[in-house]
Amino acid sequence: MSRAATTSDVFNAIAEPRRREIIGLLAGGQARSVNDLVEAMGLAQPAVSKHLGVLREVGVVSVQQDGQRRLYSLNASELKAVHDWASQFERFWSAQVDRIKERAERKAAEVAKKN
Amino acid sequence: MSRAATTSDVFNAIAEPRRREIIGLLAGGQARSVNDLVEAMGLAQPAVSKHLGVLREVGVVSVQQDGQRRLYSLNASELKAVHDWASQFERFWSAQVDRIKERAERKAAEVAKKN
DNA sequence: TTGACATATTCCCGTATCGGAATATTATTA
DNA sequence: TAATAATATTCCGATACGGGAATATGTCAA
Repeated sequence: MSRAATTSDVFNAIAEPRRREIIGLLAGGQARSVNDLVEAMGLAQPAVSKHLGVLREVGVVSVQQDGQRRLYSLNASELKAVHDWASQFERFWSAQVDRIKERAERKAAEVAKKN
Repeated sequence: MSRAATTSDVFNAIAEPRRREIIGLLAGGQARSVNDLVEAMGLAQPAVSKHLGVLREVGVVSVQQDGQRRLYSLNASELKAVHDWASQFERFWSAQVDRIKERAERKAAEVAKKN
């Protein structure tokens, strides 16, 4: 068996840096034309269109026709799955943060005691 | 240019479902041997070893020798990047949740008014 | 040392990737 | 209708993937 298709799920879709870049560009909330994205990314138009196709297929992005352009906008709710999955591990590093905070407080208390 | 290597960054590493499965199995916090994972996953040993190799390379997992076994444990802090990236879009769906909550409250108020 | 066990590595195959080039499609304007 | 602009699709080459089979490496125990 080979690698899972990029279009199979969100995790595969966002594995590609250029696609994360597109998502970032659309994170402002306003729709952008393909050419707009092409210029912003310095990538050829077909390449951008293909990335948009993948994002469209997994539902991360949606299109809206505007004359002879196509305006793409972010459908961020589709990224919730990724957030939820990652949140599962939040306790690991938040515990670390807590420990650091605790240590800092102890240190501050010691300094206060000295003076 | 070809596809980015799986080992290039965490996003690529977690794109593969089997690797997310491994991460899930190690999320309990205790280290697990390769054979343990092999049995839990129903996948051949070389395949599991290779996935572990990828996760090791990006730092999501670390090894500890234990006799003739190798115990793998999760290094969840490496997943923080994914969480942080996804958090950037949290406002999109939390706004949605707020709207749903608001509507529910309005409805509850109406019902209360009726009775 | 020899044998058994646990794990990693190599090689191979079928498949999918990404980007470039060329072309097709769709929408607008003259 | 013809020409032009915006975008999508197809084909290609180089590359990497994931899994299976076979093999190598490493570790212990007798």
